[in-house]
Amino acid sequence: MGFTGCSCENCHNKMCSKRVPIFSAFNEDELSRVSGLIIRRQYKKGELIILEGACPESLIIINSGRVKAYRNTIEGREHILYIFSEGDFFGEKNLLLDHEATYNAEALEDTGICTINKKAFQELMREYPELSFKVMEELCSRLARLENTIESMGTKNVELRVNSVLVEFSEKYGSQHPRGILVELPMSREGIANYIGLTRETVSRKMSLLQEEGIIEMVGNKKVIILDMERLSL
Amino acid sequence: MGFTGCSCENCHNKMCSKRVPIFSAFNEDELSRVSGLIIRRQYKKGELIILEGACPESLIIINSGRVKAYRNTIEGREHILYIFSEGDFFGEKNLLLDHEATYNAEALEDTGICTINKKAFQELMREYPELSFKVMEELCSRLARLENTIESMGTKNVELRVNSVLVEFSEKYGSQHPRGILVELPMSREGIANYIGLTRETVSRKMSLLQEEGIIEMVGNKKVIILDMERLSL
DNA sequence: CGCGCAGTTGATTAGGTTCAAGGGATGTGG
DNA sequence: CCACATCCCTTGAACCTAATCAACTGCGCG
Repeated sequence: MGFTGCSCENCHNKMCSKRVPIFSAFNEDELSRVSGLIIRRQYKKGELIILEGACPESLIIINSGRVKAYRNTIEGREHILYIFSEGDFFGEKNLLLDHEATYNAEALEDTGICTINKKAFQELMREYPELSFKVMEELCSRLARLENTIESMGTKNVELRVNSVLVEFSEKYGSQHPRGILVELPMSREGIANYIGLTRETVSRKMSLLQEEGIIEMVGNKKVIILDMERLSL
Repeated sequence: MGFTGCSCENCHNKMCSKRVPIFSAFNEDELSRVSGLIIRRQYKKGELIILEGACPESLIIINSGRVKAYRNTIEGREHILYIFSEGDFFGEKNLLLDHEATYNAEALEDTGICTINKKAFQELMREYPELSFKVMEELCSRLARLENTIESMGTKNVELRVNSVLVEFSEKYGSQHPRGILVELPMSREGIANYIGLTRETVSRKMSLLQEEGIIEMVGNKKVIILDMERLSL
């Protein structure tokens, strides 16, 4: 089911908290305590974890798998805001205030999550300021990413947007390859289009162009080799 | 100089921290302590407070005035990310990690700020978890706003973008008026255009259209009366 | 009162969307 | 292991709309 290591419940929980950056400063004892607060849940590919407008009572941390956070626009398209993967958390809007969820969260593949009741998590943050700091760091880095996204969406230059999304994916899903960096695309052309606010046709065309220019090479539909990172991130 | 109340240094500082939402849970004694950590500074309209790429050592809180946070795009345009006003803070990227500032901050009018050394602020957050919580709340609400912005920028419908920016301004800078809501626009057409990723001409045209349709009425160049909020936020 | 800058308006152009059709990849069943 | 079906991706052509370029207007300031 995507889990590594031994199979006892206890271990699972510990591993969950151990893999999570926000708990990285915790020692074994503290982690055990956290484990006690966690409820685990399993979702199948395509299942909805949070529905926009709901008021979940818990912070959700991804144990394994990948989740897309998106909204449906008035035009009926789906706009993807985040792709979360192992170790990421979401539902932060509800952490302190009782806000409604501002996006849908759907499992992109079979996904295991840990939930922590928000009151309990607040208590933890009160006790361990380092935990608050980690959460803040993550929030700030999300802000930074959204700021970048907004800048590139404000940009008229569409090529630039496609390029930057490829660079972004290469940082998150890339691995070394003799001819460059092999990137496992986390979504389809349509997904990418919805992520950067274009249509799938345009994404397709721009990527074909990049291939013609020898900057990337497509490997099937789900992979891309970035041959010339220089020119891509320029 | 834009300050209200008595003129002794002490009072000023207290007022500064009192007006600031993140310190709203502090009592008089705690506020005095905060005041001791604050260094005040004054900027003239048009002056740069933070330069993108700099590493300011402090959190900056606005005491009076307004500040625009923006980046220069590759195309040479200026993209506005935030308009901060009294009580807002910025420089949060540097609060925990030593990140560079990701945007320029420029005073839109004569502006008074308070700066708190980041180490000292961290110490405060460690001692008063409530302070961390307030900061997190603010970060989350910024995330929410950016998510909205991204959604509306992903939208092809340009009218919608102009409409939502007017609604946003009405919430922040609007006041009652016999015929609707009077909004003091915080920036020029060009500013608005740079805020929502359009050109000034397009903003102009769309606003003229809205006026023709009887949804808004322009009062000079810096004010707008929203006559029909229904149709605007639809 | 007149100057200058911001805003408006018009004509043209460019580029992405849309609609439509063809091509590959992936996966299933025989 | 191959054939087939489906889904996604790609490519082409026409259209539409915002950007651009350019001229004009008028508000706001000295």
